[in-house]
Amino acid sequence: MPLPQFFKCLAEDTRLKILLLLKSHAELCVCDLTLALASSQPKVSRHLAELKKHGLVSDERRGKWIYYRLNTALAPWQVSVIALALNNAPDFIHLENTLLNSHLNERCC
Amino acid sequence: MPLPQFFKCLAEDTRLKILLLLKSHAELCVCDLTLALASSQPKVSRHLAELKKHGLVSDERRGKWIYYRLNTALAPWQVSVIALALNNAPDFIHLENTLLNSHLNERCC
DNA sequence: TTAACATATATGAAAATTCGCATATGTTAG
DNA sequence: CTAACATATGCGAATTTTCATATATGTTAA
Repeated sequence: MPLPQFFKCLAEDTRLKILLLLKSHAELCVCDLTLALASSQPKVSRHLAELKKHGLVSDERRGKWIYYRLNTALAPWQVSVIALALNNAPDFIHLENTLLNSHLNERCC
Repeated sequence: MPLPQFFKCLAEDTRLKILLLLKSHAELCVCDLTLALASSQPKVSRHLAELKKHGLVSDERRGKWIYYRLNTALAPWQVSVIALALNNAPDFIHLENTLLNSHLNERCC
């Protein structure tokens, strides 16, 4: 992947939030993300497709749900970039984390 | 600066190359960059203005020339991101480095 | 002051991105 | 098979980004 393309993936609000949430949650399905981001399903789905297209995330269907993860084939330095962002801008996904956690506790979808 | 804005600055070929060159060269004037990037002067100037607007670089006029540097006020983690990109994608600015070095040796402008 | 040079900015066009809405696809339960 | 649900995709409009060209600003040398 060309270097600018990697940063382009991080350069949009929804995509960056998805990556940071996946960095701290191992795996999430589309409905988890839709709720956490308070966005429409097509919007989240579209950004996930973009991230997958460039190899930043991988997906796995289990039943009706499709679970997304950070791609384990990501270069370590790229994972570091995501981790740096996550650790140094906690406010950026604070609200999303709150929504996500209260949703995960109720385990509905 | 909003988190996605930082990555937006890195998400374009010319801007990313400018940042990586500044990471390894302390300071460079616009004509250095114009030559290294083999781009038009307005194009380089415009991207520098964008980087300056968001606090990624600082400028200092000395005579006819304006020298740009990485902003020393940048958060350390942001500098780390730039360093990670530089160290893990050497090919990305290989040609530009070659052009820049041969130009710097001749000290003309 | 004027000429030459380095850099910045205005402007409008082209290209790329993003989004909402509608609809298609794939899966499971009954 | 059908209904309900989770997710993906097609499409056009709106917004944003990028660039080339022309021109303006600021500096120095003569």
